[in-house]
This record gives sequence, C-alpha cells and structure tokens, in this order.
Amino acid sequence: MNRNDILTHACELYLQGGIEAVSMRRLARDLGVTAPALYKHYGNREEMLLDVVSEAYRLCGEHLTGALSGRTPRERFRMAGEGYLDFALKHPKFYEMMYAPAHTLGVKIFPDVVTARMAGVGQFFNDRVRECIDAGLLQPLDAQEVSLTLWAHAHGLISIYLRGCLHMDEEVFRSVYFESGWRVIHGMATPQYEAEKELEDMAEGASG
Amino acid sequence: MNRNDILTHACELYLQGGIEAVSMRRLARDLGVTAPALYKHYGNREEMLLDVVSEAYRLCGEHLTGALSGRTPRERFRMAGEGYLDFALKHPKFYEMMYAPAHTLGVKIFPDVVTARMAGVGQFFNDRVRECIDAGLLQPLDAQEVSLTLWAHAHGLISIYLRGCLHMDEEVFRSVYFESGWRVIHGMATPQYEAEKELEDMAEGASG
DNA sequence: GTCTATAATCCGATAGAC
DNA sequence: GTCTATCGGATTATAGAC
Repeated sequence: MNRNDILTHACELYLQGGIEAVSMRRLARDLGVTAPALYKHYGNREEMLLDVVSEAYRLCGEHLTGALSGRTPRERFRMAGEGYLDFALKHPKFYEMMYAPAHTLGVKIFPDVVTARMAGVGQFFNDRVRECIDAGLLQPLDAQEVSLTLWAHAHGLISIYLRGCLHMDEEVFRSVYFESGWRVIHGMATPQYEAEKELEDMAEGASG
Repeated sequence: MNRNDILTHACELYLQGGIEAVSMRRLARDLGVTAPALYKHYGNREEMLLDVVSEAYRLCGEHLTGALSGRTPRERFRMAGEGYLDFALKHPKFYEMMYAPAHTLGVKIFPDVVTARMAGVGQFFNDRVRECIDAGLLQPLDAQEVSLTLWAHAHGLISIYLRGCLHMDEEVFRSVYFESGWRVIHGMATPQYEAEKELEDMAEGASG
C-alpha cells in the first residue's frame, strides 16, 4: 500500500459522503490495514485532505488545458468556458471542493499550494480573454476585469445549478449556460465577434 | 430557556466556528443547562440547524426587501443588487450558509422550506428585472433568463471574493462589484438606461 | 423542563513490539 | 511498514427520576 492507494480511496470516500466521511479509521478499514499504518504515509488527516483537494484542481486543470488545442483565440475562448462546464458537470463534488471554505478542510487559512492552484484557474481565463482582446474579438477593456466578470458568471451559474435551484436536466442547463454567457459577453464583444458567432450559429442550426 | 435562546446561541456558535462547531453538548454547556434539556425544544440537531439556515435566509430577505423602498424600477433594481452585496459583506458566514450543500447540514436533500426560501431570492430578482423591462430600461428579453444571468454573476463574484481569491479590501470590492455588474448589464440595457446611468455617474462624480 | 446516568459510536493520534 | 493496545476526546440521543 502506498500514498497513491490511500489518496485514490480517500477521493472515493469523499465522493460518496463528503469530507466528513473521509476519516483515517474508515480509510484504513477499507484498505485492509489498521489506522496507524496510514500515518507512515501521511503525517495527519489535514495533509491527506489537501491531497484530495489537489486532485480536484488537477482534474479541473486537465479540462481547462484541453482548450489550448483550439486553433484560434475565439475557439480557445469558447473551449475554456465549455471545459470548465464539463468539469463541473462530470465532477460536481470536486467542483464543490475547489470552492469549499477553509474551515471545511479543517484549516484556518488555505495553504499556499491551494491558493496558487486557484489563482492558476483565474490566470487561465485571464489569458483567454487577453487573446481575444488582442485579436479584436472583445472590446479593448482591461483583460483582468473582463475575465473576472466572465469567471464570476460561470461559477455563479454552475453553483446555482449544482445547488439544485434550477429545475432542468443537464442538457437544458448546458444551453442555459451558453445563452446566459452570451448575454454577458454581448456588451463586451466587437462587431467581428458578433459576425463570427452568427456564422457559427447558422452552421450549427443547419447541422443540428 | 426557550427555543429562541437556543437559536440565538446556535447562530453565535456557527459564526465563530462553522456548522461543525454547533453541537448540542456545547450549546447546552454555554447556556448553563445539560444536553438532554435541549431535546425538549428541538427534536434533534438537524432540526436546530435548519432554524439557523432559516435565520440566514431571513437576514438576506431583510436586506433585499429594503430595496422596495426605491421609488422607481431603476432605483429598486440597483438597490436590490446593493442590498444583496450588503448582506454578503455584513454576514459572510450566513451568506455562505445559504449556498451550503445539503450534506453540510446533515441532510441528503434540502427540506422544502429551504428550497422555497432560495426560490424566493430568485423570484425577487426576477421581479426587479421584469419591472425594468416593462419600464423600457432593459431590452425586452425573457425576464427570468436575464435575472438568472444577473443573479449568477452577483453570486459568483461574491463567492470568489469571500473565498479570498481577490486581493482587495471591501471598499475596492464594492466598486469592482458594480463595475463588473455594469459590464454584464451593458449588453442588455436600453439607450434609456444608459442615459439615466450617465446622468447618475455625473452627479456622483460631482458630489464624490 | 430539567436533571443524572449511560448507551453506543465515532474520531485523531501515539507508544512500542515485530 | 504494519501490527496491537491504548489514550483521550468528541458526538447524538435516550431512559427514567424529580
């Protein structure tokens, strides 16, 4: 048994019953060892929980960086928003964990590694927006301000959906997400963006 | 000692140490009684926690309904967004609790009373948007869709701020909130809204 | 309504043998 | 690295006396 076996099952327990369900004793029992054995791999419970949180950020990062395969700033921008949504819908509990308050993890303030991971998500959106501004697709506003607005909207909408406030299935929510996103972008886009979107919507309407 | 004494101190404990800090034993000790006495007022812990959650929604509602004293749809719209922000900044832990996942409260799914309270918040924003559309301040879009977009943005931005991701003090964040909000509204406003806003901004610039 | 006493679990963590 | 044994604590909740 190694550190990775523990982490894998800790994630499993978290997905099933939330953070409070991840206990050293339960973990040991399920892995067929006794609790003290775990302390050879993790100094304490917090340390182990932080690895679970890191796994959440790692998964999120995977979905985001997929957007870098897009061939234009416009495509990478759209794919970033979609990748973020995909992550949230595929791994709602990990998504929730990314934004969990510090005391939920048993710590007063977040360790630097978590703060840095979260900042990385913000920076990724930032880069996508800057690209679009430079390409003349978005108005020449402050990229950081614009990306914060978009990030806030995406996160808020996903939170509200995952909370169960919207009575719609996942497929409908996907449409709502993009339509609402467009309402936000609309006031910040350039005529060029609008023209490209129109062509895209027409192509989609013809094929779908 | 009555149910209200218990609730008041339960809120106090929650504000100090989060939900897990609200235990029947600790509650009893602080109130100068023994734990079994509490069970004469609350059937179990969950029931008591739900009262704390209700208190969070009650406080939020107070801040929102204050917006109804505005004399025009435009004013009530702005005051609703500001009241929501005020609530979040004055009572961040209660704000957090409003959106806490069900398992945090020790329940599998939210009881109807919580769901209804949350729906009430959505409906309030809905009404503010509809008023503005009817008054010609916002474009004639679907009021429910528009208010969801605005709610998502406000909630997301506040969440990100309260999470500690934005390195700015409260006063700066207030500006960010309104400026970001304006970027969202911009694409949905009418020329009339824009004209009124311009006058308002000028007046503010002259006085501030 | 409040008490004492107690049942029945769960937890994190450590000492020391092997 | 894993075990046994254990410390020292927490929790919800109930039975039954007053």
